[in-house]
Amino acid sequence: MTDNLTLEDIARLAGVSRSTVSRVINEQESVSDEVRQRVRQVISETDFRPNQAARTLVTRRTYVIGLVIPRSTSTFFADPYFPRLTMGIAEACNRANYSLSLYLFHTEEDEKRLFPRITRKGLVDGIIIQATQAADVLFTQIAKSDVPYVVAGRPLNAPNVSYVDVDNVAGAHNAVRHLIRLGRRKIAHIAGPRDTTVGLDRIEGYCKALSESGLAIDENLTAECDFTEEGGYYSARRLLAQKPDAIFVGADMMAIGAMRAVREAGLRVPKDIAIVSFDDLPPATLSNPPLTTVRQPIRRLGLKLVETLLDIIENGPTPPRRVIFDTELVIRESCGERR
Amino acid sequence: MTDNLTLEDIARLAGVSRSTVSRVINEQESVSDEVRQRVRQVISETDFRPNQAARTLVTRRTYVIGLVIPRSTSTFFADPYFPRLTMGIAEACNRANYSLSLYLFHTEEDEKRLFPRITRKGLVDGIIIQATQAADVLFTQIAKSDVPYVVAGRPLNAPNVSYVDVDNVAGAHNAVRHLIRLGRRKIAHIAGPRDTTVGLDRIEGYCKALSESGLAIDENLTAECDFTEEGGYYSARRLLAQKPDAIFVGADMMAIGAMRAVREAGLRVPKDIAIVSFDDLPPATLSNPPLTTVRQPIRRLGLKLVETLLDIIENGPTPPRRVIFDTELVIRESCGERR
DNA sequence: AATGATCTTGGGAGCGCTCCCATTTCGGGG
DNA sequence: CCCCGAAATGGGAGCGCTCCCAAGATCATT
Repeated sequence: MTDNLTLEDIARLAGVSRSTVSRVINEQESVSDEVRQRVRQVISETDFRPNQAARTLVTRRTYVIGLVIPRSTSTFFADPYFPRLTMGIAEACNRANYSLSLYLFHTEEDEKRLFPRITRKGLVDGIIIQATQAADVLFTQIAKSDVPYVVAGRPLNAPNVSYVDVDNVAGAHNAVRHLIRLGRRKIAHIAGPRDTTVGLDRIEGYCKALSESGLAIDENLTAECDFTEEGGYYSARRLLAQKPDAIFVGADMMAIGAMRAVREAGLRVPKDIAIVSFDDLPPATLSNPPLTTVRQPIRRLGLKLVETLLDIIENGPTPPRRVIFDTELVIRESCGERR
Repeated sequence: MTDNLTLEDIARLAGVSRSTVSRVINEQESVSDEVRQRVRQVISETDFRPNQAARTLVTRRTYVIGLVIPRSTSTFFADPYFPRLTMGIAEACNRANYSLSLYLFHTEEDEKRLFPRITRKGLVDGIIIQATQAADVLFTQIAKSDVPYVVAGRPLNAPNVSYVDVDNVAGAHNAVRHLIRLGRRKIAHIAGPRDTTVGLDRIEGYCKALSESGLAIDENLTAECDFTEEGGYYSARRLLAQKPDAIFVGADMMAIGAMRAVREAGLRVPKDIAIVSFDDLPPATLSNPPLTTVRQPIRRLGLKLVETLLDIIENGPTPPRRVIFDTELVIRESCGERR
């Protein structure tokens, strides 16, 4: 068990040549049944495992894909979004017999030091990279290293790039329209950072719904913050001064924070203030009241990212692939009834 | 940029030999400053990256460690525990210049098919594996493949194995003692599965605290379930029939569920029923009321796991390393005041 | 000026695999 | 019974690197 067997050893034991053993392992046709069986026997008896590095050296394939999560990780993993996405990606990798390497960057220094390692040949066959403002620097590096890659979420300043995203504009639009339909007229928005497309797109959907219904867009009704519970809390406190009758919040975690602020102000959800948010992660069901929220198909996002990346690995990066998933408004209690 | 440079190419461009370039890259001493600089220049001009597979083939080191999360992943990533642990592990990997490969198994079939791949030579230098009942089968496999490994959490039936865990017995003991100190006398327990050491150890701590204080141990006051919010909810509903005045819950997520059940029964936390739980994950702060809970040093757990694994890789698996971290009771509102 | 000792450099060998081409084996038709 | 094409098998070359040993350069010492 502690030995270091090679193809040659197996060949000797089975009384055949190295090439034949290789053929058996790689399930190629032209091997007689009798020989194939004998070799298989020896392989299982010796518990032989071919050396992956040697294979990679000649085939130029590692069967590993990298998942890169740029800086601001701290925010990331506090949010259940990323674990979910990771699960979807891992599931697809398992299915395709790929390994998944996780690169969580904590600091800019991490990125500077580690990123070149990733794009080194022989480490990964391709990369899935999360779109963030911090990622923008990495895009140029990654592009020039010609490692195949695909972006999770729409990148901000990167044309000709393949990505998989959800339709944030339509999702937000739909959510706000729902609030309007229910009779709310002074709808505030707690937005994600404006230097992310997620933040921008949801603002766009929000504005679109307002103007379609002839409602004024008031700059003071939009607050911008990061995707944390804390951020939502403080943003809501600020917005409450404007006396809105509803808030469209750009993420579930922020909505949890916002509801805390509303409660502390002595107001009630949904009676005084209706709330609709985005994501539909577990906290949305558990909160009190449960959140009406725009569901993202996170698992499918993960699966599609892997599928797209493998396609790019196989067939090259042109033309850029773009996949946009639809969202679905899940109605619970935080938005209230029609007035 | 699209070329496939080798050491030999760099050597030619710099007017030196392959060996010298190798020395420069591996930061070995005996290279004159002038030559070193010239080679570095060429490397950065050409953006050369050495081929990792070729290196691995000769050095027998991949600089990759694998994180294996056995089946029941679905539970895992719904719980913020694993993302946190993963972050700690990733941080330590970054620091040590290792890559982290994530193996999330969803089904038993995954394990059967994928696990042999992982223990294949040339894929990882070592493995961190989460202790679960499902992991037990894997231990034997992993052990006989002689890939270095370390277990996260105390494994159930595995002597001579290295692991890193927190002191679950002491943590639970301390939590329950706190409830007793506050004047509670009929303390129920919602336990994790009895086929995990986490479940068992916390039960042990619970019983220990009761008997120390001369309180009877009533089987009907302990409910067992998985680590989910739902599980906590239904367990609490069952336990409420016994009219306890406190519940020690084996995990924050279950405590959230338990509080929901208590609320629905028209009782109040902590007035009617005091609650103390285990983990101190973000939901513990966000819940209403905030949870008194036993804090686990999850990040440190992750760092130590990597440190231990690297030690084993370097110096061999004997003697087995065992690290047990202390926990800390974080007092918030769910346990109430002294009666 | 010659001699070691030390520092620097070059090239061969080999890691374990896949791929290609050459060779052997086999079976059926003339 | 021989010949030829197809199927099965073997072995060389080479992937890009590290490691080792030998050779060349450099310098102080006698």
